[in-house]
Amino acid sequence: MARQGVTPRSEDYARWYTEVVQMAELADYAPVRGCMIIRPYGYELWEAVKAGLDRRFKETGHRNAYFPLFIPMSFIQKEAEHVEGFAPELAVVTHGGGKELEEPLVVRPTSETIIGHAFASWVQSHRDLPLLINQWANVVRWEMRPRLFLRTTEFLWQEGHTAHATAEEAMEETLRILDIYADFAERDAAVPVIKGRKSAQEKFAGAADSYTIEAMMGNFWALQAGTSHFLAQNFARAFDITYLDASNQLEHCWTTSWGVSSRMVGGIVMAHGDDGGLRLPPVVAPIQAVIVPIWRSDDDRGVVLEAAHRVTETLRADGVRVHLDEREGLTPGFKFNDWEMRGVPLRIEIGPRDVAAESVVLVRRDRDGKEAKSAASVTAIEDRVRDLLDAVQQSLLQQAAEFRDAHLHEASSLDELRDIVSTGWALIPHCGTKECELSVKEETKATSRCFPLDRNPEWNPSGLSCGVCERPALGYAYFARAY
RNA sequence: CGGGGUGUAGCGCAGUCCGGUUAGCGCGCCUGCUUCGGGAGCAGGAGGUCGGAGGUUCAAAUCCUCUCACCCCGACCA
Repeated sequence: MARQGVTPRSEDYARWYTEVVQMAELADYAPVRGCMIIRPYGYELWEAVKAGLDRRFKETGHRNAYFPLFIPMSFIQKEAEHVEGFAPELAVVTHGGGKELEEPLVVRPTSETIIGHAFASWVQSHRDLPLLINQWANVVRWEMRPRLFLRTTEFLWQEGHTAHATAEEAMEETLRILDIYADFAERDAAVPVIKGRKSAQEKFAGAADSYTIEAMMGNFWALQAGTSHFLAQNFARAFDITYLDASNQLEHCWTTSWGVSSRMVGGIVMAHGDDGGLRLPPVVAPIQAVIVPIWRSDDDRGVVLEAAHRVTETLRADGVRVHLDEREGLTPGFKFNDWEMRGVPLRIEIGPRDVAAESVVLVRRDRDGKEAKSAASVTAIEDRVRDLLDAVQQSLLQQAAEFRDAHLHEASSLDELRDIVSTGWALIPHCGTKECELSVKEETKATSRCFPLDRNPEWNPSGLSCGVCERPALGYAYFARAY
């Protein structure tokens, strides 16, 4: 028999990823290179990411707004480092309404510039600060090597943009958002992350400092899952975002920007998936529990379906995202495999024996074999399901954290680093210079992911030198292969 | 943009070297019957401008030229 299902993850990780994304109906390739069609199941996963983040933003005083897709070319050029960083990946509109435009329009790669322009007119007084804005939008960055969700030419994201009176407040905001990202990743997506500061080489074009949450994927590669930037006064100067302080002095604002993209969906897939396909954390899973009815005879069929509908309604009323698989002509075995491939956290089997016993069989996706199965009475089924969903959520986080921790190692030389990054991340004292980092990449394919905050209580500690080039170290940095 | 590869039914492929009936196979799809607690069986059926354009030839999926798209590996990035 021909192999069914996806290529096992252990056999070919890259192939497994593209197959599982398509077979689980998260996304399809689009007719335009680098672009993707996000299908309902994938979009529902993105909507869960959105909901988790949006709630947290609003709880901390941010408000949503929407800024234009098109940005005047001259705006992009106002901040020197920004334009240098983004120029190679801009999509530019030169014609509109059948005529060549006076000034080309850039399809936004990010919105610091156009939002800076708006902020300049909105902020006059220290009483207007802080200004806390977020937008949910699509952006375009011309990509040479796309991968579904992880790197596409057009992608979905949120971008927060804030303006503050002082550097201290802006830095607090930058780190507050980093905490929000980490909290979302761990509690909702069950993806453990390392919070850290980006090197000069890896930071956002135009930022004074960039911070990141880095997650480990199943092939040990790192995924930058969210970034928060301290922009200092770089964009405030470029766009004249100024305010009068309490002593009537005209000052430039201090701004921040921060984003999480649809890449997070790819991160969830890669952090949790196994040989059989997806494994989704219940908090973000579009379908938390699927009910598979089983029958032999037509008599059984009616009775079983009736019971299945009752359980469906009970769970739905309790707020569980439950789906009853009533498809005809497919065996239960096929359905089991199908829903496992799609990552549904909990399966509920209901057959004639269960109906007779007023019970159901519950199977959790995060375990294998007999360990995964349990029986439960239909009375108070909702409590049992809730408990199990909580357990799966915790277990996926724990499995991911244990996997990651087992693959973090310390290095003190380039040779050790090279050895480690084939199966993990290497923590090494690092000078943080572009020159040194590029040489590491040249020799090992690994890049600096971040200077983890919890391993660097102080910067430029005395007596610590770079493990690669011997220059004074900025601190300890993780190096890894990265998406 | 450099290197490698692939375009034949919804998906996966054979056929291409060496041109020759009506272009096959598996899965999926449709209909019917039997099935159903871990990827069902039998029977019947639908579905193709062989990526596109030129050319060679009595004859092209097959040979030649050009072109387009996608995938994998490298240099940039959420």
